[in-house]
Amino acid sequence: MGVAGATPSPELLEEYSRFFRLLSEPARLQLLCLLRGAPKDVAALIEATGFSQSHISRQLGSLQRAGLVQCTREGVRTIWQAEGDLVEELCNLVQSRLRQRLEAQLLQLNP
Amino acid sequence: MGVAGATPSPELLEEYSRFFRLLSEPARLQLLCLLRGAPKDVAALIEATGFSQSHISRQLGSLQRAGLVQCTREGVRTIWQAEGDLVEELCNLVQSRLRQRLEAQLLQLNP
DNA sequence: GGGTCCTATGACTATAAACGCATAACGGCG
DNA sequence: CGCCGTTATGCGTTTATAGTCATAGGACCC
Repeated sequence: MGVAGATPSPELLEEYSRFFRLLSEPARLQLLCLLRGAPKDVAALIEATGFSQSHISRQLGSLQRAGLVQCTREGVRTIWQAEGDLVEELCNLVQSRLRQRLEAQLLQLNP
Repeated sequence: MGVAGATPSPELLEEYSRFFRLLSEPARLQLLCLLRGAPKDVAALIEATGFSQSHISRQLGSLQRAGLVQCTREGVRTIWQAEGDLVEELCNLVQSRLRQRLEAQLLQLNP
């Protein structure tokens, strides 16, 4: 079996958890979903989410440092877009798990 | 293109983020990794992690409610084990992303 | 029943981070 | 240069939760 069951190093665990923490906030996840597909400027994100400008700016900064979004300056505006589809894949995996669990609970109730 | 680019509902975003929040703590991630493969009792988890018994019990409770671990009573002891390999898949995806980013940064430095 | 071991939980503190307000920094334009 | 529109950031408040200690709840054995 080799080292297949080995526990990752504390540093790697830290990296993983830092990444997952980015996705652990509905606000950031919403921003990622909004930027998936069509790029948007900050005004559109404020309009769509209702969050303050400062909050959105901060969250986009975090996501950018993690390489999940990128921005291009367009005049005085900053246009943001999601980079890659890792988050979508992760969400799809989680969604299938959630569905699976709900179906199991449903079967628990039916005769 | 249909609704492929639609933003998930707030409720679904909440569910996603709740799930990712479980993985956003090194302690819980470590427990999951330790329980991946061989089941263990709480004493072994205390020994391996250095956390207090109460903390481990709480975290295992959270993971159990999410269906990520399950337990079987063995006399007075409780034996825990990871359920499914969703977390492993998620970590593998994230790991490949981390590696990819580091390689890109490396190329940035080389001539 | 009492004693002992193992686990779950209430109470508490400490810390991290979400979120907004005010403002600084910066680019464009007259 | 001064003015204005857009984004970044210092600061304060508030909330969530990690982590511990003490203790309650249970299972086993006498």
